[in-house]
Amino acid sequence: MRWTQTYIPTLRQRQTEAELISHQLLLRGGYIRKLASGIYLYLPLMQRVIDKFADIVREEMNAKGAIEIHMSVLCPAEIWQATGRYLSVGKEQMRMKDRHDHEFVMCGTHEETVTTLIKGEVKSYRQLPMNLYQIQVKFRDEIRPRFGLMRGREFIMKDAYTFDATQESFDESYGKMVDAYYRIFKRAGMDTVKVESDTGAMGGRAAHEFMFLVDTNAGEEIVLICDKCGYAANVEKAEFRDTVKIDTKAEMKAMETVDTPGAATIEEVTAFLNVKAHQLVKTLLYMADQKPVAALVRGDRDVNEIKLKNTLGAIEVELATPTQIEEYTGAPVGFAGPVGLKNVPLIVDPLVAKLRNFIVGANANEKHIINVNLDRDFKATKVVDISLARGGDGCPKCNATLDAKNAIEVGNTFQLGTKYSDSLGAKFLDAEGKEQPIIMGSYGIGITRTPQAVLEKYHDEKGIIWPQSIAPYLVEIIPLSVENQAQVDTAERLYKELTEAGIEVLVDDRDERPGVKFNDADLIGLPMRVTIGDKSLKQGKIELKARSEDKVELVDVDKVVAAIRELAERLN
RNA sequence: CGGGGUGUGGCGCAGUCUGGCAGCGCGCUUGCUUUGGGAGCAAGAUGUCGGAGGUUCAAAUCCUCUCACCCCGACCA
Repeated sequence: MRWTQTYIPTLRQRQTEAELISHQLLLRGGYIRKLASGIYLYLPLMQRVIDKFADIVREEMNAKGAIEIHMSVLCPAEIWQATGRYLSVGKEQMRMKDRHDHEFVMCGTHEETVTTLIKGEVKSYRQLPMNLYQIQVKFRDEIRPRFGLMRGREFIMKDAYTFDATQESFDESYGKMVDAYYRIFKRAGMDTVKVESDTGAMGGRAAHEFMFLVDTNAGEEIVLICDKCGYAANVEKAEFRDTVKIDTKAEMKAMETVDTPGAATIEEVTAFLNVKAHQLVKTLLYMADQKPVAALVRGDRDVNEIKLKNTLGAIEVELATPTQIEEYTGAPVGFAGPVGLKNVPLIVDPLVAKLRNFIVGANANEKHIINVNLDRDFKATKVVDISLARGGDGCPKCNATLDAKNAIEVGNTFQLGTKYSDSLGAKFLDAEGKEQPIIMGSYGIGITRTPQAVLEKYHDEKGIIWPQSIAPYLVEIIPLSVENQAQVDTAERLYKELTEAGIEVLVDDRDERPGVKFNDADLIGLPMRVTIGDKSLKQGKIELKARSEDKVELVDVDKVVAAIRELAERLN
């Protein structure tokens, strides 16, 4: 391709809207443009990157026996009502009516559609297992789109769905996808970690996320990892072993209400009463689907709202407002406590249950109660883990310590069980002639997000440094002056030769000064650069340079194809 | 939805407080010179100052309403 015949609008200046380096580079390099919040246009270079990555995904999916299809973006609302997700997914789903006033949803995922597709047609265990996938546009009306393609509202996703007759067969199907995922991300130049995750609105038995660990703030997720045994989980899901020394056998002392003037927060109360944070118990009032519930965690820990939501089986859980807190506790924020709290279920963390003689709010302004004990002074509605894990906590599986790391989620896999086949009636007859619901799995990869995530690692101060596998072109040819016929002829000749040899080339044939071309070349980040200038051309040579290296190799004009192949081999 | 911020030529911004010819840098066009890491000189083009309404002799500037975008939080199949 010739630069003057394609569209690569590079920008010199930093774009204020972009915070992440990867987002900045895509904008400046002329890869993407924003049309509206969270909605991006893919320019020619980006389109090629997407195609490259999508092809890797296709190859690996096909290698595992998955079959590519293409489903519709719109879906009749009834199907989503049938699975209950019409309600549980909520505002994130774009909804609309057609001219007949029929309601439709824009799919953010296709479990409903694909299940409807196969139900009634896949009727025998002999037709299973099956794996259908597509690479298609998704739309999710994210509450806050940000970071360019990392969290867009419209994006491209590869979504695959497996159908199995037995749990053993499902485990095998799931394993194949996990294996494919590791291979896909590896080929795109990233090492990923598979972590346990919450199933969220997807429902089902278990789920994993494929995380690309980053040092920057680009990580929207935090994962907890044990280097010793390999335990890895999303922070929402992570279990942990508490390492604070607690005297669980201490004798229960008499409960006593004390004045704590001006001390409402954990810091203030610990300072005022001269105690450690883990001797306090936080009582946080939540509204779970509009009903109040109190969550009790130890003073040094935070509530994991996902765990809380799951234990309650609620669709939405949010902290109560100060007004609601006063209404239910009779005290301002900071003085809620379990003792004497009426008409509010108490969800108690096991770490609280272990404590003796702890301190809680007294449900009265500027008062706390000390020497409180569970069961003697109040009853728990439920004792269940609702604490948020953090770096430094003990690993739940071994005696080592968990590390907290920033990560970008690039893929996920869900063990759906029979949630969708049950609700939509996707059943088959097993070998005994018995009707069974199909066991399903769902597997996503962010096709537009992943290449941007790759850039968080593959760049330097001058621009992008693509891994060869997903670079828009392998080589950029720069004739330094388009006024110089010998240079232009050589560029044309190499363009032809390389193209014929199956090497993808971009020729910067613009009438620009060398500095502009070099800087743009560094910015758009093709893996190799061929410079054609008078100095070396007089000796019948061109200059070959890898974007990732400083050194320049002089290559005979007749031997460029071989030299590029060799360099490609070495860089891989 | 709550909190904070920004909308001025293609891009980046000043001007707004204190109303008075709409500016700067980059880019763009033309010409000449230049040409191995974002050239120089000269001449030029480009704006409903996000939108609507109001105040005023006069509004980018003041007032009211509204829209969009960005950041923090809630959300994230």
